[in-house]
Amino acid sequence: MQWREYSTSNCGIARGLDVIGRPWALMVIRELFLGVRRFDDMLARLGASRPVLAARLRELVDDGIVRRVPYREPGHRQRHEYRLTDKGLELYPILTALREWGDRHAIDSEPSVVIRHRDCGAAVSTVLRCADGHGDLTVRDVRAEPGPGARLRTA
Amino acid sequence: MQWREYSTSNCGIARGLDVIGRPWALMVIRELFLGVRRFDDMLARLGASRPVLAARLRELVDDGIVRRVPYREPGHRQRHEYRLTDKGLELYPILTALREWGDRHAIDSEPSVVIRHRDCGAAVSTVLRCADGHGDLTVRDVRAEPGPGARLRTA
DNA sequence: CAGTATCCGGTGCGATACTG
DNA sequence: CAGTATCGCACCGGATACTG
Repeated sequence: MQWREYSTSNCGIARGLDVIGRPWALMVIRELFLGVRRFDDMLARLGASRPVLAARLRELVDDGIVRRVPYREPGHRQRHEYRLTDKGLELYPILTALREWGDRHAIDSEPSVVIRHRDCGAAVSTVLRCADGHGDLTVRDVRAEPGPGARLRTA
Repeated sequence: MQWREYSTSNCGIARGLDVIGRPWALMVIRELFLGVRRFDDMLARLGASRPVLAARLRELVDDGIVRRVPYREPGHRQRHEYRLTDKGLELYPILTALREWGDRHAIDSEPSVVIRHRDCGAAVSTVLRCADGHGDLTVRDVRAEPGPGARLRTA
């Protein structure tokens, strides 16, 4: 397959990175998956600056990844916490695959977080599977081809 | 689970992003997975500037994701092409999960690339699976807990 | 506690030109 | 074809201070 004359403009990877590829974005999303929902809690764990965290959260809300949810603790005035939308929850495989790779190749010690099946406690991982159920695939078992939305390069 | 007092320094996601989180890095890796291996071919498809592409490739080589492979075409002098190392090939689930999400949520048209099982031609996707084989899981079926390398926050 | 406003410094990036 | 060298700008991000 030669890709030279195909456009890369409507690539899901590129467009996905427009949304979650900014600095701190995936870190914020990781926090939300871990259940950290308050601004100052994220701030302390992330180490990002206030304006940057605020900007990322606002962008993620604009992109439909995160929603602001009002809440009120007794004796305090109303505040907001942040939660993932369904669209945001679907980012989980990306996070998991990235964590898996990073734990294996990019950290020196043991993993700091493990993901387990809620029911049985066994470790959870991401696998490649074909729609016909042919077990676990590796990159060598697959091929890429132009999809229905493929466009030719104009320039 | 409360994560407030746990450190985020040895997180696989954070450390993984140190390597593949830079602008253009995943785009370069996408090209390599598609089989685009020559500098100027990537340059034309990516739209990045020469210095940036050169810098990313050098960093990816330094990080063990990419290797430079010498080749010679008849009548030309020796040149180099770029290929993924095994460590780089293991990034495939991340790319696939990101493509899946981006194709579903971040592009307007149909997907520009589809991934198929080489043997049967069926579509390939990433799924979450527990080590005990309990089928496909969603984020609601899993829980995160501190791993063996978890550290308490010092500050 | 949860942000916003402002300023300022570094640097990453593209444009361009040059070299093997 | 495959880079490297140089330059200048834009922008991003941290620090700080202020507000609801």
